[in-house]
Amino acid sequence: MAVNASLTRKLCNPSNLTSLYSLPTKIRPLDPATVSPFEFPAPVSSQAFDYSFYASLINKSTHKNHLNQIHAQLLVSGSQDDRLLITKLINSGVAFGEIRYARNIFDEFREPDLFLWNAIIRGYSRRNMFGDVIELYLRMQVASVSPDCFTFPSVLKACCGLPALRMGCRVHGQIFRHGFESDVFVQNVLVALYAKCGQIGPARVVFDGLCDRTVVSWTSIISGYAQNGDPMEALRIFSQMRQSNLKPDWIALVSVLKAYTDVDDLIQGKSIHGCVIKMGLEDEPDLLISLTAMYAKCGQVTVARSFFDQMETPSLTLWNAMISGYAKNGYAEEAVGLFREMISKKIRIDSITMTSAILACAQVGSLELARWMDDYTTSSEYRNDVFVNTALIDMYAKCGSVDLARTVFDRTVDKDVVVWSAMIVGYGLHGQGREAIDLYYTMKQHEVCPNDVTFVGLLTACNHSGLLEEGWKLFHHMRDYGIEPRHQHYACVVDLLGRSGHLEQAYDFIMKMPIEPGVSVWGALLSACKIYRHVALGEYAAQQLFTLDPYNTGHYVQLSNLYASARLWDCVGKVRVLMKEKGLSKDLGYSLIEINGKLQAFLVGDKSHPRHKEISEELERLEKRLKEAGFVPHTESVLHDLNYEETEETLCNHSERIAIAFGLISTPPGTTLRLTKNLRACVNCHSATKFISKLVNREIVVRDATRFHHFKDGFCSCGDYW
DNA sequence: ATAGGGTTAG
Repeated sequence: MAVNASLTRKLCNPSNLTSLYSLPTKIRPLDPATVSPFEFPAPVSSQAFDYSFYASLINKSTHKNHLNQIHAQLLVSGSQDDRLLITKLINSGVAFGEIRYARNIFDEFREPDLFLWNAIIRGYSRRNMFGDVIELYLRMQVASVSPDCFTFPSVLKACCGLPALRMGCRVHGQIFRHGFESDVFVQNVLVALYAKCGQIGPARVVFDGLCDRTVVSWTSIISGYAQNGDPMEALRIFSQMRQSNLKPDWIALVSVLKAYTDVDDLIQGKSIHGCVIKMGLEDEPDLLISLTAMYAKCGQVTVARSFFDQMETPSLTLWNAMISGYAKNGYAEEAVGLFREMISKKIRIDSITMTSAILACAQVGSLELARWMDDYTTSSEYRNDVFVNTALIDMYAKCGSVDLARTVFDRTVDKDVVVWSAMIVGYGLHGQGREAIDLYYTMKQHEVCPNDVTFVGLLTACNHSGLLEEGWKLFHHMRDYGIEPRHQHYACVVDLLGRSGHLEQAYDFIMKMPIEPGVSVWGALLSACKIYRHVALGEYAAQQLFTLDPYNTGHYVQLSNLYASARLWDCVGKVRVLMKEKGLSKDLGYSLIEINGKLQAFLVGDKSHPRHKEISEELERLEKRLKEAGFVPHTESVLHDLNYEETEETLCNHSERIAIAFGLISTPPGTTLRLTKNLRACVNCHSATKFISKLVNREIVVRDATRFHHFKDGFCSCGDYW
C-alpha cells in the first residue's frame, strides 16, 4: 500500500493494539514499607541528659517506632518539656508521614510555644491537610501566640483554591498587622498564592510592592502569568528579570520553558535550551522534563524522545511529559505504546499517565481499545478522578459511542464544568443537538456555571443539528454569564446562519463583529457559500482566507468545490494551478475500519488487501443492489469535488465504500460497522451509505473529519446536514 | 518558599 509518511504515522499498528488487550487489568499495589531495626543505646540516667545526644538520635531515626522510643526516654528522664526536642520529634514524625503521631505529641504538650505551633502547622500544610492547618492557626490565635515569618507560608499554602481565598485575604491583613509586609519570604508566598487562585492582579500588586526581589519572587510572578494563560507577559517579566542582573536558577527556567511551551515558540524555547547549557544545568533532571515537554509540545517529538532516552530511569513526570507530548501531536500509537511499556515494566502510573493515554486512545478511534482503557481505569484507583473521567467521556464520544460516554458521565461524582462540557461536546459531535441543550439546562439546575467552551460545544451541537433559533438564543445567553464570545463562537453563528441559507445576514454579522474576523469565521462563510453556490461572496471569503492563512490547503479546496458546485470548471482549473504554484497538494483520502479490535486502512481504489478479490466481488454485488434499489450516483459535481477523494477512479472506489465492503464480508450479519475517515463525507458516499445500511440491514457509524454519522435503515443521524 | 507532566474547545 503506497502511503506517505504522515499517513503511516496516523494509522495504528494493529498488532500493537491487539497485544494491549491481553495485559493485566489491575494496577500493582505499592510495596509495603519495611521497618529496619533501630539500635537504641542503653537507657541513660536522668542526670546524663544531653540535648545533642537526643537530637542526633532523632536525626538517625527512620520510623515512627524509633521516635516513640525516644519520646519514652524523654519522659523517663524528665525532659519531656524540652521544646526544641519535641519540635524535632514532630518534624520527624511529619517526615515519616505520621501526621497523626506528630499531632499526638503536640496535643500532649502543655502551652506549646511558637516553634511547636509552626512545626505542627507546617506538618499539616506539607500533607495538604488544609482544613487542619486553618483550624490550628485559629486555635493558635486564641492561645495568643503571635505568628511569625515561618507561620505564614504554611498557612497561605492552605488558602489555595478560590473558596479558601477569603481566608487568604484575612491572613494577608494579619501579615500587615504583624509587620511582615516587607518580609520577602512571606511576600513571595503571597504572590504565589494569588497567582494559584487565578488572581494575577493582586499577585502583581504584591510583586510590584517588593523592594528586594529574589529569584523566588521573580519565579513566582513568571509562573503566575504562565499558569494564568498569559505566557507573553511571563516572558516580558523574564526579560526584565535578566535586565536586573539576577541570575535565574533552574526553577525559574522551568517556569519560562512552560511559557514557551504554551506560546508554541520553538525558536525562543531553543534559546532557553541554550541558556540551560551555558549555565551548565543540562544535567538537572527536572529541567530535562521541562525541555522534553517543550520540544514535544512544539512538535519536535524526536528531540523530546532523545531527552527521554538519555535518562536511565525516567521519572514518572518524564514518562508523562513524553506520553502527553506524543498524544497531543497526533502520535497516538507511540503514546499508547509507551503506556503499554510502563505497564509491562511495572512502572508506577498515576492519574496524569492515565489521562494522557486516554487522550491518545481518543485519537486512535477504536471503540474496542476505548473499552479496554475504560475497564483498566475502573479497576484502578483512578476511577473517581475527574480528569480521568472527563478524558473517558471525550474518548468514548470520539470513538463513536455517545451512550458509553453518557455511562461514564452518569457515574462521575462531583461533576465540574469541564465534565458537563465534555458531554455536551460529545452530543454535538454526534449531531444530538437536543440532548446537548437539555443537558445544558440540567447543568444549570445543578448550579454549575457554563464557560466559554460549554458554549462552543452548544453552538457546534446546534450547527450539527440545524438548530438555528436555539443557537442564536444561546449565543446571546453568553453575555449573561459575562463570557466574551471568541472567534469560535462567532464562527459557529456564521455557520448557523450560512448553512440555513441566510448568507446576507451572515455577512452583516461578520461586519458587526467587535473583533477582527479570523480564519474560522471566513471559513464558515466560505463553506456556506459552497452549499448555496454563492460565488461572489465565496470568492470574497476565500480572498480573506488566502491572506490570513495562505498555506492551508483546505481553503483552496473549498473554493474549488464552490466553483465545481456552480459548474464553473475553468475556475476550478485556475484554483488547481494556484495550488500547484504554491506547492500545495490535497490530502489523500483514506478510511479505517475496525474488525475484531484491529484497525484496517484503505486508500482510494485500494487493491493491496490480501482479500482484495473478495472485496471487489462484494463491491460489485453492492453496486448492483444499489442500482436495483434506485440509487442514482451524483456524478458530475462530485467528480470535481476536490474536498473528497481522488476522482481518477470511479466513485464506488472511494475508500469508504471499500472499507464497508470489507466490513460486510468480515463480520457476522447485523454487526455494526465502525469507520473513520480523514476527510469529510462526500455527497455521493453519504447517500450510498444510507442505501447500504438499509439494504444489508446494518448500522454503520462513520467518523469523518468533523463529526459522526450514524447510518441506519436508510437514514443518517445528521439529517443530511453536515 | 519558587516548578515541571493532565480533562472540554481551537
